Order: sequence, then structure tokens, then C-alpha cells
Amino acid sequence: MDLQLFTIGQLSKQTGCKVPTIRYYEGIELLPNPPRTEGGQRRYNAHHLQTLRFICHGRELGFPIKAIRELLELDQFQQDSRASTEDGCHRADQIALEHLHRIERKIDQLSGLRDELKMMINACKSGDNHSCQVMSVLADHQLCQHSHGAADDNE
Amino acid sequence: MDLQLFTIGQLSKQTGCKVPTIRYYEGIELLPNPPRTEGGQRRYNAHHLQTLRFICHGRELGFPIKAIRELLELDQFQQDSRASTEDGCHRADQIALEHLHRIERKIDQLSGLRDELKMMINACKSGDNHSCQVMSVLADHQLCQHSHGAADDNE
DNA sequence: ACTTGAACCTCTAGCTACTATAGGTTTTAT
DNA sequence: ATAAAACCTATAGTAGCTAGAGGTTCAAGT
Repeated sequence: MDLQLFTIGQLSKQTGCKVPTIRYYEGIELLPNPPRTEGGQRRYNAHHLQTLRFICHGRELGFPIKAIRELLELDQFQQDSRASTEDGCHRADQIALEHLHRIERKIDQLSGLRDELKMMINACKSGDNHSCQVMSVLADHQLCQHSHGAADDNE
Repeated sequence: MDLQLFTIGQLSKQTGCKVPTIRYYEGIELLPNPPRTEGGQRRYNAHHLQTLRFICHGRELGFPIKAIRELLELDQFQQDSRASTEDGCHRADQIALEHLHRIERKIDQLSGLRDELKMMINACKSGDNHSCQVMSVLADHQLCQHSHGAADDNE
């Protein structure tokens, strides 16, 4: 029936997604352009709401926008042609799996960092001399070895 | 004696920090400006090398640049005045501790995501019908509750 | 002395995923 | 009719780099 229209603010409240972020998603063509009032304000329908929910939840789960875009296209594809639902499912599964691996790698990395930091801090606490272990560990990197990349790769 | 001079490329090799990154650190005034040759090329000394090592290791550990900057200033302060080494140590310790907390929070977050993803993927695998659980979980968010913020806050 | 090629230089733009600000317009409620 | 809340666009900023263009300098070999 789809007669219910929402303002951008209402959409924001329903999804928890901030207003500028919704506009941003429109700008990058992740969320379809909604119709406008005569005055130029956006009016969304139930389908927009659903799509935005999908996007937001994906982002909360840490999926990169690129992956979400692909998942949305897959969804579109499946709705367009009734075919290859299994392929679509397979691909969606694959995207989720890739993401799972990214996250598991990141957890390992961070666990290593956590341990190294703990060592630094403990060394500092128990230091009988007053020289700071935090500083010297950072300077010399002698307390332990670690073999992770930089921790700042944004997912 | 400090007579040994390095080119930016040599510094890069010694630290593992990429050449443009070294220049970037100079640009944001994290690494002091080195002297130049007549032709304008940078020539670094042992002190620069040490400082860059400190920075790089801090970044590898995921410390934000702001924190590294503060640690460097603390270090400078301690070298300038022989005083308050203990205060400096305390502050360094505090910075490291804050960072440790950030990391532990992030690990918790990611563990939640990992579990949710695993559920999605398992649901997809065992699905007797051909509808994809990955998609529907993202759309409806029904399989489980999670209470973490967005996972994309870059550290 | 000269040439060659690697390494250097600056500057600008791009990346991800937003967020903030300025300055103006529309809608809605009274 | 008016006033406040919500909307609009456009631009710039955030973090921490990375990539590219287009030109210069350095060191080694001939």
C-alpha cells in the first residue's frame, strides 16, 4: 500500500541513522533518490526505510560500504529475475565470510597489541628505578616481538 | 658523535616507514625538520632516526598520532629539565592505559560482530529453503541483539 | 667531464565514511 | 500571520596516510 511517507527526520529516528548520513548515502547512490515535495524536501516511503535499515545494520556490523552496495545489488538482482537465488545466496555468504575473516584477523592483531601494552604498563608499575618503561619500549622495542601490520587499516 | 647522516630512503629502510609517510610526519610537525643539502635534499641524523622509530612503533601499536605527540613532548620535557621524571612516567603510563582500554573495548565489539556473523553464515549454510539468511538478517536484524556502536571508529 | 638512472623534491588530489558549519528555505503549529 | 523546528545546499574538515605528475639532484660508472 506504501502510502505512508516519511520525512528525513522520521527516517532518521526509525533507523538511528543521522540525517546528514542519510543524505550522504543518497549522494553516493547507495540509497535511491526519494521524491520531493514542491518545496524540495525529501519524502520517503516504506521501501526506502527498509533499504536504509539494511544499510545501517550492515554498517553496524562493520561491513564496508562497498560490500553493502554489492549485497543490495544482489538483492535487486534476485527480485528482478526470479532466477539464481542460490548463486546470490552463495555470493552473499561469501561476502559475509570475507568480512568474518577480516574481523578475526583484526581481533588477533588487537589481542597482540593488548598483550604488548599490558606488558609495558606492568613493567612501568613494577619499575624500581624511575625511568618509564612505556617510553623505552616505544623507543627501543625490546620487550617483545610482534608480527602484525599497522593497526589503523580502517575496515 | 652523531656524524652519520642518512637520506630519507635510508631512514625508510631502517624504520620500515614509507618515504611519503616520513615527509608527512615532518609536515604535521611530529618529526623535526632535518637539515638539507645544497640541492635541497633531507639529511637525517641519529636523533631523527630514534624519534622516527619511536613514532613508528607507537603507530604499529595503534596509538593515535595525538598520543604519540604527547609522549614525545613528555620525553622532551624530561630531557630538558631533569625534574619530574615520575610525573612524566605517570602520564605516559596513563596514556598507555587509555589506549589499552580503547583496544579492549574494540576487541569486545569485534567479538560480538564475529559471533553475529558466524550465526548469519551458519544459518545460511543450514537453510533448507533457498532464501539467504545473510540478507534477511541484515534486513530485519532478528537473529540476535547486539549492543555495540558502529565498528568504524578509526582509532 | 659527462652521462645515466635511481632517488629525491614539491604540490595536489584521493582514499573511507562521515561530521560540522554557514546561510538560507519550507513546513507546521498556534 | 508568525515563529520555531525541521528542512535544504554547499563546502570544508576529520585521521592518517597514499598516489600521481612533473621536475631536480646525487652518486657511480665510463
